[in-house]
Amino acid sequence: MTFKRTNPLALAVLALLAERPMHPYEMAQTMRERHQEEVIKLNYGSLYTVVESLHKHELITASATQKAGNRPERTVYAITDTGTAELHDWLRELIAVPAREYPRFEAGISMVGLLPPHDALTVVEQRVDALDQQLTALAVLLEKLAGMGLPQLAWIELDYRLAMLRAERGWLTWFAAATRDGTVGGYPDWEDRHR
Amino acid sequence: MTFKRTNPLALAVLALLAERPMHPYEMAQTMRERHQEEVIKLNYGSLYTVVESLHKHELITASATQKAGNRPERTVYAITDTGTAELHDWLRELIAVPAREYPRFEAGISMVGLLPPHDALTVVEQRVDALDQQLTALAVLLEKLAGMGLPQLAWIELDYRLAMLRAERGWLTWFAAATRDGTVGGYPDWEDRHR
DNA sequence: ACCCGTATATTCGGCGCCGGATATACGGGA
DNA sequence: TCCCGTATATCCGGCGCCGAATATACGGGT
Repeated sequence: MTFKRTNPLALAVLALLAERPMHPYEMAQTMRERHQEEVIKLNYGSLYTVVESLHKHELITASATQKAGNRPERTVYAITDTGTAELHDWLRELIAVPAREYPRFEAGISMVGLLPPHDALTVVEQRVDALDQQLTALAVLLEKLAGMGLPQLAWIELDYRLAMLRAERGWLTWFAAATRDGTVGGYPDWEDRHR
Repeated sequence: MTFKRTNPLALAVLALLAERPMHPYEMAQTMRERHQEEVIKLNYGSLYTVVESLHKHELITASATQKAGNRPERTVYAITDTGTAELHDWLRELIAVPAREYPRFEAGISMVGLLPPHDALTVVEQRVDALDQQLTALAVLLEKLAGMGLPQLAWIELDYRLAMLRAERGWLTWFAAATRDGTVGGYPDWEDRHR
């Protein structure tokens, strides 16, 4: 069986091992230090399964080094040539080809007609507030990173997220307004269904 | 154990059973007819496990009706009062509270520095092309739906997706331009690393 | 010297998800 | 009437993911 590009955590592992050999726990630490865990979901269980999978497909190699007992604790892994190739090819694909992601909010908003208009308005406004908090937090963080002299390329994904958050906020405020003054298409029916 | 709001497919099931009792296969058919499967990931395996989970938590009830053999094929389910409550509460939460989703593109773009600038530009432009296709397809669909006289509220999630696609396209063209003429922060280093 | 909370490093059991396999009914053509 | 492709309806085995459990080392306070 050929390696399946499911869990992006595997991509992070390949990227880390492209720098230098590491053991899984060290990978996790490094990801935390660099705030990568906010972009790629990380937990220990998945990390070890993903590493084992990469090893099975010979994208990485294991060199056991024991420390205190005689059992090999701290298994250190290194990337192989096919692993490097996989890293770059996967990365290209991830950027070039948009993937269907099924965002949960899309599912939610598609059923908003099930809520009474007044309740719908309330929850949409709550979401706007939450997004505003995220936006200010993100703006502060960007300010700080730029002040530290870090290049923009090092936090480019935050720049992207900022743009997307702003867009979502914009759409939400439009929808809230259209709900408030009943200009959203189908409003009369919507109100009638909830009396 | 209390019911866990993981798979949004369970929400779709509750919403369908809020209309009328159904058996799982019929739910799938209905979702397909209404193009709900483009918003909520649907496959038969998950559907039956999700239905069983809802049943176990008494959010829906089963009424077995046999057809030909003596085994109960076509098990018809109906929503309970707690099920209806769960539907509405879950829906509110889904809209009000933004959830961390870990979009794959964010992971990809965060590592774009691993690719040579020229290659990065290429794949970003490929993504723009792909998004353009999605955008025109979506515009055509919206035109058609509006022409059929369907209320906007019935396809509000497409309206949302349109806004988000446009925002992503905008950010990508900015990034492509900034890469092309080397104005993205950290470009000199980026180019140096790939000689 | 001893204790114990924290950091280090990995393992494990369970469970949800998925694609494919299974089984039966229906309907149109030779 | 018989055949077989399609539609109907569900089940099942495997696997990836996750959170909790496990085990050992380290270090500071008394």
